[in-house]
Amino acid sequence: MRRRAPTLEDVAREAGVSRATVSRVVNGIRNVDPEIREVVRRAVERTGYAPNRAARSLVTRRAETVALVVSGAGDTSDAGQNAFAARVFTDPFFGRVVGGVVGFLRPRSMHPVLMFAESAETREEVLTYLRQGRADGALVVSTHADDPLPALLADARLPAVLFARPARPVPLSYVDLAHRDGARLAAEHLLARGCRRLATVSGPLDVPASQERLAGFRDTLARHGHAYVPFAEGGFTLDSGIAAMSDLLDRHPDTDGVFAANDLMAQGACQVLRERGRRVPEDVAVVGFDDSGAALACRPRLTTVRQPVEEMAAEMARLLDEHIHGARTEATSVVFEPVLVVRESA
Amino acid sequence: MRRRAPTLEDVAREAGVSRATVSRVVNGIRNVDPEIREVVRRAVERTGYAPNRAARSLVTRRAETVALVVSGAGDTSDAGQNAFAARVFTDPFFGRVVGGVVGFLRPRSMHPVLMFAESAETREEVLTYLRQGRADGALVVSTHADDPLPALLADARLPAVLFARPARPVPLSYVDLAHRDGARLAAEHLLARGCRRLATVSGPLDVPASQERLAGFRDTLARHGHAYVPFAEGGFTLDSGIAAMSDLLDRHPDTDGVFAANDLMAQGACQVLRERGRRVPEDVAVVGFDDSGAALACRPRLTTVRQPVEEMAAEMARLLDEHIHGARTEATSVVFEPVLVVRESA
DNA sequence: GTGAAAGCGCTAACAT
DNA sequence: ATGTTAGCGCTTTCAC
Repeated sequence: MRRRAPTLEDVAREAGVSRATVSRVVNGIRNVDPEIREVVRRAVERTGYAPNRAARSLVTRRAETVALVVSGAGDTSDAGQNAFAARVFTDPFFGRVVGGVVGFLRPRSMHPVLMFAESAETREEVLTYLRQGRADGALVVSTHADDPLPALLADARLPAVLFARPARPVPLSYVDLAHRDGARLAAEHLLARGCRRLATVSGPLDVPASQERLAGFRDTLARHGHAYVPFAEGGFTLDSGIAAMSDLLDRHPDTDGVFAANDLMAQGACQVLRERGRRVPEDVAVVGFDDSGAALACRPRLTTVRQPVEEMAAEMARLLDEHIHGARTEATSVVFEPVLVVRESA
Repeated sequence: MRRRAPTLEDVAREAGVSRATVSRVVNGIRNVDPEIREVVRRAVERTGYAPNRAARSLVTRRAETVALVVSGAGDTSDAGQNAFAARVFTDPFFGRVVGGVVGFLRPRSMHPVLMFAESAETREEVLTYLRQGRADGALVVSTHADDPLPALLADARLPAVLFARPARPVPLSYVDLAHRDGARLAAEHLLARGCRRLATVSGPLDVPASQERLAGFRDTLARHGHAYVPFAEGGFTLDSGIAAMSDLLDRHPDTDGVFAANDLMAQGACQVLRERGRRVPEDVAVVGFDDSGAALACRPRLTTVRQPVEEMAAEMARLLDEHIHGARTEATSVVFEPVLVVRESA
């Protein structure tokens, strides 16, 4: 059996001072005689003292924890929930989000609690979790446009920051990417390498990011005289990329350049093109979006629009931190600039 | 400004009963008059009461939270840490672990705290976190054989369960796979389809799982008269699979069947084979291991040894739960059986 | 600069 | 069956 963990009281006795003094030392508050501080330090060392967080949280009203919520729409069954979790974490995009968030949190010795919210029930769980004070705020990554969670969070006045602008306006801070600029980069690159019959595989069109990427691609081409740009809607998954590219190729067999709204779909597109006897990039050039792991796993390696996901995620965490500590009260947005990464596919 | 959250006291006043009674209702303890229970329920509803978890934890001495630790060896810099996090979450394997863990935890309204431990400092953080009672136990997934964390956890008598048997014996429970059986399945399948010049890309050989897979493959082939099996050591990454397969092909250009110790490396192997003019599976058959997302992303789709990672992860969580609640005191191990999934690559 | 003491909101033992 | 009460371990006035 593990014996009772040492408390402030124990350390105080050991050091021959009061609880209050030990507390001051532990929390690095000035007004403490350097000599006494040392004595206390040693006592802490000897006893192996670690402050009980529940007790501290009870008085400070702070958990020093944030929730990292991956949120969808709809009202999925439990089995669906597990599938959701698995699928989400299979997408290299989320790995980068986690990396960025952890990068910011760790130096502050905070750690994210992972939550999935795909049903009314699980959304309620997230709200309750925050209301119970188990986490001080939420970082939300939505996978669907009609995700109700952001609005719920805002209504409950719970601190939260979103990854990407929500489809419907909500008074919450968010970080985002200049998607139009990214799409423009892709278009210009394809034009510059001589492609003339361009097409695009878009993301789900109810998501603002997908709309922006599509609009940006079309606008740029329009400015170069391409009035009509064939496109097929995908769902940001490998399979949907395969389906969309097949469709596109059926309708426009002479396509010589493709812009896919993410790398996973670009990878799917490359597979279809090869199966249909096209060489990439010689016959058809392909540009992806994100610069995720898929861009490197793909053969040929993808030329893609890099989204600085880690930085964006870190910024999201920073904003939440400000909201939690009252350093920021108004909702704000931080928009990052994309960069074109040229590899072999275009 | 958000106003003070309602407390038990508030609900009690509202319902005209004592705090204790409200507490009983909230915690679903029997001895409560059904009538009163209803009154209290309504009061809870009206006030929007949510029990303060810090206060509860303080008295129950339980956080109802577990740490999900991804743990490596060595003593990496901060930058290295971030890269570590990103790489880990890019591996489809970990997505499945998270899915399985969350699947078990969620119905019990527990949520995992994500932690990375790749340096002495971060390992200490994990220990402190648990000692502070912020989490009741740890689920640890090691990426290296010489990971010191399991031993530290065991020494501190902190509840923990491992994914996979540790390289050096440690008195902690773990879940694992019958790796030898899996490798046997792969070998038999390759032999059955007529391959005669077999080779294998192993995982890092300091990891027990890699050793077992290699040994199982060799043993089975030996039993069929293949005294010598060329192999190259990989690191479970796509790149390492590419390097290993290139090496193998240089040394044994006539290879007609390959067993890779995970899907990512099998995917890399397929890429190399195609680039070197071999058709898969006609010229060279390839069998992977894991049945992760990579198996489906690969062209041709991989025939692979399925590891029931989600179930294993759920079992890991279940074991930890038992340890935490004292339902189990001795370390135990649960070993799962692999299954061959036949697709196009072999 | 240091200590005494009052809670933070909850559970659980005990009393009724 | 319900209420009273004593803490859980910590931070934080407020005296000294």
